[in-house]
Amino acid sequence: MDQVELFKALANKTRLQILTWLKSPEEHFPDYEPACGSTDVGVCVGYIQKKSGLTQSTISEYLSTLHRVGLVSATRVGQWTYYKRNEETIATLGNLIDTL
Amino acid sequence: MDQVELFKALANKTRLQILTWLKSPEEHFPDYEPACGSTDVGVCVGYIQKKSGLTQSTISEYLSTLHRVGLVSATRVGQWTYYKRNEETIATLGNLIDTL
DNA sequence: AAGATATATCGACTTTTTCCGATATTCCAA
DNA sequence: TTGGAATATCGGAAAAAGTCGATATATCTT
Repeated sequence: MDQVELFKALANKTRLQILTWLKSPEEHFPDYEPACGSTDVGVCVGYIQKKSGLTQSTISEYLSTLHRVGLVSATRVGQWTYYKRNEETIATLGNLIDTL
Repeated sequence: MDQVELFKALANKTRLQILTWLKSPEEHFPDYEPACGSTDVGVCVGYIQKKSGLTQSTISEYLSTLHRVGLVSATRVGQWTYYKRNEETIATLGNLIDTL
């Protein structure tokens, strides 16, 4: 786990927001439901994109960034990709801070 | 405390190194001593610069960045500026991660 | 007061990041 | 199997960050 890359991924307002949104999807995504909202695999790109106000390509890239450093997991189901927080990495990040 | 700015400051290899160097100055700065090394105000810019291998201006700016976000404290004594970890902010950062 | 030393700031250039629109890919449904 | 929907990828323009050398500022010494 590259510390610098991890911090870079977190050094962006929108990416940070996505991470907090994913903490309680029911709260942050109005029409979150088991269709594109699914049960527990996460939230699909479109929902996140709409909420962010940025373009589809930008959000897709941001999610890919978060995924690359392991902050979220990605699950493809049909035409949707569900993104979900990876609590394990986030916890590890906490420890990392301590070793800072 | 701006989260994004904090993460930006940490999203750089050299700045991260500086932070860890300052954790145990005696260990990381060979000729650390109460002259420019002082007792407990921190380590002067020159020492950090030499160890980093980057130019004086770059390191001065990096330290200023770390100081701006509160990760280090700066104490001017004579012609030297001593930089020291600000453990308080670093601890707060740990909590911040938890609220992520 | 003048020169030397430590640090800060400025201007420039290069690299990286941010974000976009357009296009490609994948999968579903009719 | 063709069209539509969701996502990914590509290419680019603009902004920000990295990094330097040169210069400015502050302080110490003589």
